[in-house]
Amino acid sequence: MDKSPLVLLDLVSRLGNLMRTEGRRVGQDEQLQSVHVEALVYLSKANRYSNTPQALSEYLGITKGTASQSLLLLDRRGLIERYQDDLDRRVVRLRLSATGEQFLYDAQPQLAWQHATRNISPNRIRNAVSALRETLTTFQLDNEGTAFGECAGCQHFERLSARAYRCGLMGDRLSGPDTRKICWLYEEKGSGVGEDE
Amino acid sequence: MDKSPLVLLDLVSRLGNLMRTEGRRVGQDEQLQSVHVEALVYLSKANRYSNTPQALSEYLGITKGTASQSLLLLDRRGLIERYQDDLDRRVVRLRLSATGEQFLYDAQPQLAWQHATRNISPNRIRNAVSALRETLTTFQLDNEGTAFGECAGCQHFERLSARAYRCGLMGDRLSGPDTRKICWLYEEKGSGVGEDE
DNA sequence: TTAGCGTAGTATCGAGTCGAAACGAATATT
DNA sequence: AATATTCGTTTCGACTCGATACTACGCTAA
Repeated sequence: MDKSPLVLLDLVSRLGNLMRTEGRRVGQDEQLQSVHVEALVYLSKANRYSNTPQALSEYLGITKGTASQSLLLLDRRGLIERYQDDLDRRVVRLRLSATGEQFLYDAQPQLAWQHATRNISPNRIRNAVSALRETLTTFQLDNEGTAFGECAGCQHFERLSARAYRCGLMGDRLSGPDTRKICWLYEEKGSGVGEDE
Repeated sequence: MDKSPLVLLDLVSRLGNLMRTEGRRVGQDEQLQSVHVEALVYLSKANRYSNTPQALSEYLGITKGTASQSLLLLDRRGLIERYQDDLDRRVVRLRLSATGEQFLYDAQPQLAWQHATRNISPNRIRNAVSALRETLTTFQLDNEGTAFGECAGCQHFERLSARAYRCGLMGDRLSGPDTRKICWLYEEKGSGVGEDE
């Protein structure tokens, strides 16, 4: 009976709470709540398939109704823009506005965290990342949650040539930067878990 | 420029959100929100110096006003008991009621997490714990937050004999189990960071 | 074509969170 | 004794959140 997993849970939970507090602090100039800041951060990292209310709500673990409310607020404040999808007119697409980009640039929501990890060697961080990533994947498999991930580990990812990529699921070409964004169609390659270089 | 710290942030943040969602799920039979569940878990682990609204609010990263509200609700539901401190009559002490204990026993808020970590070797978990603990400590030092910890690493901790312990700050004797609870008077031994046995 | 079903997003409701600020009571400090 | 500080509560308004109902669109198949 090893208690370490519970200690890890406690740490993740506490750090999560602190990050949320930090998010509140960061957003208070603009009268934003932490969820709003998290939403903006997500949108800054989501690829073209994943910039929808649906994907956002699954990423943040809130219901689509709540997500809709938050997006309404962010729209009113001019931090995001909403536009309809051409192919499926039910789908709403989201993007950061210039103001939204500027906000993230000024507020630097991740600064405090980067500071807090300054004394930890890159190697230890990579190990922790690997363990937590595996935990996340397992948790999501257990709960039928959406996976989210970058092209690098995705089974739909195809390399056409040195600099040309393609998503086998959607059939689109992808640029280099595209492949490093977050995608909610992500599916882990093979069934093995957590190989980090 | 290593991006690992940001990836780690993202993982912690997502896992934190998932744990909050899990907390909501666990509490919905009793009509509890995730914060309430977290509060109960905290109280089940807090030592005699740390079972106050103040300590709870700092632990959860919420204001004392909010904590007061949540505690009111938990009291109404009969999950906790509140009583006055003998020495300082401003201080309110908190304890789980029998119902509260039973709730935690039945609901097992940590079960999903334990499941999610089942494939990760104890060693990798301990490494992750060590890295995250250090991050937490640094973060708290940066933000003048309260540290929280167990006697084992605390500079006030004194061992009187094989089985008798003492808190040098408060001057009290401590039982064995006492020394393994969470204390908000915790102060890291020395100034070095993150020695894990 | 039309009917039926599923999906994306929105609207509304009520309970509750959350920070901010004001407040009261007990304790510390001077 | 007067003043300051600390612990906790109360109140306020904006917002979250899940649940539910609803609209609009797309898919499928008779």
